Amino acid sequence: MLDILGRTHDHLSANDIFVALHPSYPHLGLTTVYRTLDLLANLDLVIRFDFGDGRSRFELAEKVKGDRHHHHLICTGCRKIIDYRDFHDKEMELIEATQKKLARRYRFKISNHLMQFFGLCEQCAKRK
Amino acid sequence: MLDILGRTHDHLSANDIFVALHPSYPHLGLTTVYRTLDLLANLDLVIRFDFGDGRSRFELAEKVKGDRHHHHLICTGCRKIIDYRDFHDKEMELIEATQKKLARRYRFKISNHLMQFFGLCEQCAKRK
DNA sequence: ATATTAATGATAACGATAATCAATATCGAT
DNA sequence: ATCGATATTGATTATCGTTATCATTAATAT
Repeated sequence: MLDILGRTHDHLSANDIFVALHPSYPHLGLTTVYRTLDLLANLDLVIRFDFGDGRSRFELAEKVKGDRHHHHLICTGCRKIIDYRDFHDKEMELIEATQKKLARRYRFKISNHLMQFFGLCEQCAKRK
Repeated sequence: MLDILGRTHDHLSANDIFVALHPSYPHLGLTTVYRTLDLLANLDLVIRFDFGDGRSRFELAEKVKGDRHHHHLICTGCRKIIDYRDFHDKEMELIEATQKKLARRYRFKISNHLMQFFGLCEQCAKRK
């Protein structure tokens, strides 16, 4: 499972992973896929995302993948997702400052953040 | 519906709204609530949020409510949600710059962004 | 007033995820 | 290795939010 998530740049759903695994593991059940994803997500080895299409999507954690931090740009027309890695420095600066202050002010132990931009890609904007 | 969303600071689900409306509109169906929320969301009068608990939550749009821009701090233990309005200036600066550059670079027509922090509130952190 | 169209809501369908539970595998102690 | 206890697996079923269907009702135009 980690292997599959490591090889792709897509944002796979539980079922996608089940399908991808099926040829090599034909007796693996969907239940176990869900269970294992839960487990891996709790261990912070994979990240669960919600892009608003009613199913969870999974990515290998950046540290595991050796990847740079990124966020998502989502086309609400065709559901295409772009990972962007730009503006990293200023962003990280702000996020960390915000995180620290929010943690103090609201006594939260913050483990995670999410930043997404929604809009229409070129083709979808035209089509509208 | 707009009235109900305008009066509360909570983040109501479709069913919450249905229940809130029921005393005054006993023959209003849940289907119509969903339909109307869809409509209002498309008109940008209400915003649909996903806090990761498997149902959509709705807020009256800030312009409609006359509210300041805010983001959400979510306790993954008890699902409590805190609206925070801090760090507005630096954040808006970054978000707008990012938005502009992303729009240009990826030819996106960006309409929206989402920023959330996840963590554990004081009580849930203790309980863990 | 009547015909056409749109809005409503009850019901059923759908789809993602979670719960159940029997079967199987793993592990620890002897 | 053997036996018993415990944990893992996956088939099946249940759950729950949301959407589709469709007959009924309301609104609108002629």
